[in-house]
Amino acid sequence: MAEPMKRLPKLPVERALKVISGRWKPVILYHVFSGPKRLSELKRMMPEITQKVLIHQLREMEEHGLVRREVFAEVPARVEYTATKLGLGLEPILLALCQWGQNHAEAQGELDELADCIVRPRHPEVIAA
Amino acid sequence: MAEPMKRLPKLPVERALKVISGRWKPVILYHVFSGPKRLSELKRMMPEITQKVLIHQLREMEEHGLVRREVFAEVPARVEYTATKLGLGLEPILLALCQWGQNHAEAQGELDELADCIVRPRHPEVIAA
DNA sequence: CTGTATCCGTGCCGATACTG
DNA sequence: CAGTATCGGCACGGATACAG
Repeated sequence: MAEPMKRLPKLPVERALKVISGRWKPVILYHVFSGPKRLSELKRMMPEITQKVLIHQLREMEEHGLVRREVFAEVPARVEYTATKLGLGLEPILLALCQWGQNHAEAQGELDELADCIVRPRHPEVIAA
Repeated sequence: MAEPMKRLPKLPVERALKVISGRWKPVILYHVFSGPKRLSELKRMMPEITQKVLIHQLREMEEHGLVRREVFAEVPARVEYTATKLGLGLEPILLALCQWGQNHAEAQGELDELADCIVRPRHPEVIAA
């Protein structure tokens, strides 16, 4: 029973934020940007996420046109999630957010040890040119 | 009793998102970007928001270093909220989000009448150059 | 492997009333 | 004018068990 399709906010900024904020969406997007991924792959890439939640986030992103879900008639069946054009348009923005986040962590979180995580550039690089 | 100071996420993207997502934060930022604002001014600019919530959001943004709160010893006392350098660094990003949001609305929300709202450019302008 | 169904804690945020 | 206190709804997301 498909839910009533929650309306997105009218204001563009809020709309965009609504669409990309979800506990795991940025990370999922990050992985999907590098090519089509199977559910099990994504699950393996994010050990901490629950399958239910992973699927739920994927469903929302699909509904919002960020990713495309494709089922291949094989045995056993294979399902791939791919970033759409619209979704790819978020890549530079997410990168910018990432850089700002690092910047912010250095400025604010004094001794805030940054996570040794994937979703950030190797070398900080100068942000404010 | 100051709350335990919730730790921000370790991943830069999530950190950034956490900091800017809040029902009214983008709008507040938008207004504050155009210069220092008093509480009552902000309240007037956003009739829909509750005072309690407005203050709460401002408090968080202050704690996260996005805005600075200044009290002037006058009679009656005056309080101004100003965007910090860190906060100003978000302006281009929010603009990008806004543009992406419009783009998204056109692509997705077919007949989604865009709000006749402040937080978006007058003329769409070409996004994908 | 890919999904669904259920239960439930927690945080956000709105409404309302009150204070210096 | 600027701010606090309290209450309550509701969406989000985590745990777990089950199914095609």
